Formats: sequence, C-alpha cells, structure tokens
Amino acid sequence: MSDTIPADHNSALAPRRDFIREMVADDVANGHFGRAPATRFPPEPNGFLHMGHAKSICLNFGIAKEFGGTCNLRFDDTNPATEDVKYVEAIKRDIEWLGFQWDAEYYASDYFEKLYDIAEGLVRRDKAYVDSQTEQQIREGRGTVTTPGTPSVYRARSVEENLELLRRMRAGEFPDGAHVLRAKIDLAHPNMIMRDPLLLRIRHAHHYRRGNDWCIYPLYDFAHGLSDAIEGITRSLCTLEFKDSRDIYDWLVEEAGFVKPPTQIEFARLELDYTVLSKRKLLRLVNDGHVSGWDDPRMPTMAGLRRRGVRPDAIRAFADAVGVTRNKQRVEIGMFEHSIRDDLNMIVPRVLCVMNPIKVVLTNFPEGEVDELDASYYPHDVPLTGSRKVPFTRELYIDRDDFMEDPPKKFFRLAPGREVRLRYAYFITCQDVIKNDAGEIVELRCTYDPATRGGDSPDGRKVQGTLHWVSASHAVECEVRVYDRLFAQPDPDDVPDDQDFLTAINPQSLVRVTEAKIEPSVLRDAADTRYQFERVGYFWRDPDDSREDALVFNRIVGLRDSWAKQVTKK
RNA sequence: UGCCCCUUAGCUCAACUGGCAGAGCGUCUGACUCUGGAUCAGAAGGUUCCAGGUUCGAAACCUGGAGGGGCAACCA
Repeated sequence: MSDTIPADHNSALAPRRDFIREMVADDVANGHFGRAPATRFPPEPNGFLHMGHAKSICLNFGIAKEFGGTCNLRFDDTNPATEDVKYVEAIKRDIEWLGFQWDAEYYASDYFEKLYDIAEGLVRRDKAYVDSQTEQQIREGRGTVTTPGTPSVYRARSVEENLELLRRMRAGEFPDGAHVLRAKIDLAHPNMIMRDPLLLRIRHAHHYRRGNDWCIYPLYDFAHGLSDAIEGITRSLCTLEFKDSRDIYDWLVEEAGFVKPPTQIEFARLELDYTVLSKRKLLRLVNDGHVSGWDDPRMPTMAGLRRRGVRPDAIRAFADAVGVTRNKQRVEIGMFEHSIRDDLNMIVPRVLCVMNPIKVVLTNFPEGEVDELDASYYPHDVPLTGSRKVPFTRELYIDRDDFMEDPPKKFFRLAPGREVRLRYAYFITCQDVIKNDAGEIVELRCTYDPATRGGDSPDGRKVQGTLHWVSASHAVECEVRVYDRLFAQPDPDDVPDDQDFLTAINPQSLVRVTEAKIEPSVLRDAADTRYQFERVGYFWRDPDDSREDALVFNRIVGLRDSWAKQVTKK
C-alpha cells in the first residue's frame, strides 16, 4: 500500500465548527466549569445503534478529543422492562467499530442509591412529595397545554409522612403504581414538564443488572441530569425534543447542590431520506420480518451498515458533512452515498465481475489457449499500485446490458458490427448474434484484433466503449446481493392516514443475482477485501453467508450511473 | 388557543458576530480518459419566510405576522 493518499481524504483532520463547539471553546477560554470539557454518550440499552446515534457519538467523542476533555459511555438503564445486556454489548462493539473509545463506562442503574438520597433530601426540604393518586388522576391533574393543572390532594402531606412513605416505597412495601414521588414545583407552570414532574415510580421487575434488588426506578428527567452531574459532565448534549426538560434538569442539579453543574445543549436529530431512524420503527421492521435482523444490510444501524460493507470512516465523514445545528435536519440519502463512495474510491482494488452474463465466442481466437493479461488494480488517478493477471480465452462473458441488437443513440457499448474494448484486453467486433428458438439472444460471435493486446490500437483508432468481462472457463460463479434503499419514497411516513410506513417499503431493496461471474483472482484475497466491480459499484463478501466455495457479495453502494439516468429520463 | 425551538440555493451547512450572501452534495454543459466511474473546467440555481422599524449600511438587531416542529408516558 502506498502512503500517498491525499491528506484531505481524511476529513477528520479539520472538523467543522458548529454552535456547540463554539460554546465549548468559550467554556475553555473563560474557565467556566473549572474543569476540562466532559461529555457523555448516554444510550438506553434497548436497541441497536443507528445513524442518528452515530451523529451523537461523533459529536460527543469528537468534542472530547478536540478539546482535550473526556467522554463517558453511560447506559441510561432506568427502565427494567425494555433493557438487556445483549444491547449493552452491541452498543459497546458499535462505538468501538466507529473508532471511539470512552474514558469511563457507567450505568445509571449504579446511581439508584445516590438518586434515592437526593430524593430524600428533596422531601426533607419539602421540595418533593409522595403522590398516591392513580395514573389517570395524575394525568388529569396535570391540566393541558392551555389550561393549568390542579394540585393533588396528597400534595399537602407532611415532610414526615412523605419520608415515611418514601422509605417504605424503597423497602418494597407497596405494589406497582400505588405511589410515586413527585417534585413540588408548580401545577400551573407554562412548561408542562414542570407541573410537579414524577421522579420515582414503583416497579417490581427484573432489571438486567440489578436483578430484583431495587423497586423504585427513577424517570428520565430525574436520572439524567443528576447522572451527568455525578460524573462531572460539563455539557450535556441531547436532541431537540428534550429542550423542555432543560428546566427540570437545571432545577434538580441546583436543588441537589452541585457546584458548577453541567448544562444541557440541544441539537437537531438526524433524519435521512428513504429510511427510518427511530428505534421503534426499526424494531417493527425486524419483528415483522421485513428485514433479516438488526444487522440486515439495508438497515441504517451500525450493525447493518457494517455487514453491508460501509466503513466507519465513511460514517464519520458523513456526520462531519451534515454538521450540527438546531434546524430540522432531513438529509438526502445521496449525501450519505457520496460519503461512502468517497471513502472507498481512493483505496479499494478494481476487479471484473459480470452480473448478468451472456456468452461471447471469439471465432478467431485459438481454442484452448489462455492469454494471461496484466490488469492494474487501480485506475490512473488512484495513487496506489498493484496488479494481477487475468486469463483471456476464446469464450468469455460480458454483461447482457452491454449489448444491444438495435442500439439507440449514445449507446456506446457492443452492437452488431461495432468494435469495443474489453478492459485490459483487446478490441473486439461483434460479427453475429445467435438466438434460440424463442428468439432470445444466447451468444455473440465476435472477432478480436490481436494487435490491440493490452487495450491500445497501434494504428491509433478509437473505440467508444470499454466493457468488463471474464473468461468463461476461469470465472467463478457467485451470488451478488444488490441492496438498495429500504423505502421507495423519501419520507416513509408520508402515507395516507389509514396506512403506516411499512407500506412504503421498496420491494426492490434486495435483488439477489445468483449467477454472476467473477474473475478468479478474488479467491486469493482476504475475506474482508472491499472491491470496486468495474462499471458496477462497490462490493465485499457478506461476512456471514459467503463461503470459500460459494461466494456471496454484498453491494455496498452503486457507482453514479449517468447512462441509467439517461434511460430513466425517457 | 399556553410555553419553547426553528426558517439563508433542490438538500446539508457557512457568512470573522452590523460591512460585496459562499461551500459541499445534487443538477446541467463541456473536456479528458482503457470504468458512461473517477478527475478537470464551466454553468444554472437567492425577494436570506413575510411586513414594518433602527442604521450610512441588516441574513444578522427590534416589533408584528406566517409556516414548520417539540411539550399534556408511572418511556428515553
């Protein structure tokens, strides 16, 4: 491998500025927190990481790295009903795969006792109370966005009674739903979140880490900011829908007495055209069998993208390209596809693979002879060197799409009487078209020009097309899985009211090509080699299903194809 | 009929904080090429959501409005 890859290929060198980095730079400049910038990535272990998380990971870990600070991994595991170790493991693997290493690994479930102590402190200062209303009553008592709520009859309980009840809640003396702990703030607050938010609820449930030893689980608003504060976070970065939670965040860290507590900054969550980025919807796709699992190569999950063959570098470059703002951020999938191509283009070897083979017989090429041709792995504009031999014989395959019996204008490929170049090989001219009884083309009879060996004509004549090809007797048959966008429309949720996003699924999102023919050199390559199949796209072996004697390739992303574009225009 | 956030090119973002509105992606042209890829050159694309105001000067500041979004789980 050469070390001449252009420096600008690595976009991580010059991360772009955004409003959050400006604020952190300010913090550093004026010593606002009195400690180095500290961020955290706080997933709930109830699903797999997707592109939305990748954006947040790049932001949080990126800031820590750029400012010489730290970034923790904290599992926000406060809901025993949905969480599992298998997600913890998958999340850790995905973060590392993306190229980041956390400074400390924490679990909100380790803070339950600390949170309880803070809760008791609030009760003692009459800042929290035990409410024994039903869920329904609490909801009604909260009022609506336009009408103030009404205080619970239990709001006036004495500190002693609240303390007693809270201790008995912790001791497990009450069933689920019997009581909750609420902050005592203001039932008429214009911000709904501040209308005496719930802090603790009783759940006699098995927690994947705590087992059955705890039964009063903190809610997000109670746990999150205080967990940040306990860890000494400086800036707590989260998505826009938590904006209203900032009030309770600030209220709690203040009430709990933290000095120079963390503060929250919100940014827009990522949306991508032609896919969905919500755990709930991704789970539907998995559970309803629309995809093969969380790691289906069509999924926008880290596991899916990894299996598809996308490199983490491409994901980081993409996160950097979309930036961080407070605008609604719905990004064209083409921008992501560009990042993937841009990452692969300069580093992967080119090989020849015929997706939809049609036989070509060179009538003037000696039977049984094999011409070993030199073929560079890289085009002239990629600063890498390396080549292999490809066998050229009397019988070849080319792609069916590269021949037309009656070609339209601007079709620069093979047609009767027309001469084209076979890549790295010879000029050939189509002399005859062989059809079966049904009138289907089954074989092309061509002649080759021995003087054009290597692909250049000594007499200087030009051909308009260059085709990829393989030797019929040497080619290896393989399966190629052509993955495309999971949904057929940019916004999968843009469907009639009586339908849901599943109706927008693209039925062509996976096309299996079972009789593709690839050049034999790939058998010598490492299993994780990524290729460009010339004129087709970027591919690699499916890490799960490909075997030595039954190769399976995944399409990572196609090439930009202006011919296809021209065709669809008509 | 509440509170909060957002609005700059088709998309995603800039604009040194009040001083000639730019970039990447996409689109279109052309050149070159042993990938119809890549590369190179060029073009199109803007009432900076609207209306007032402040100012020598506004994308930026002020007022009002419009449009989009978030908040009324014992989810996160």
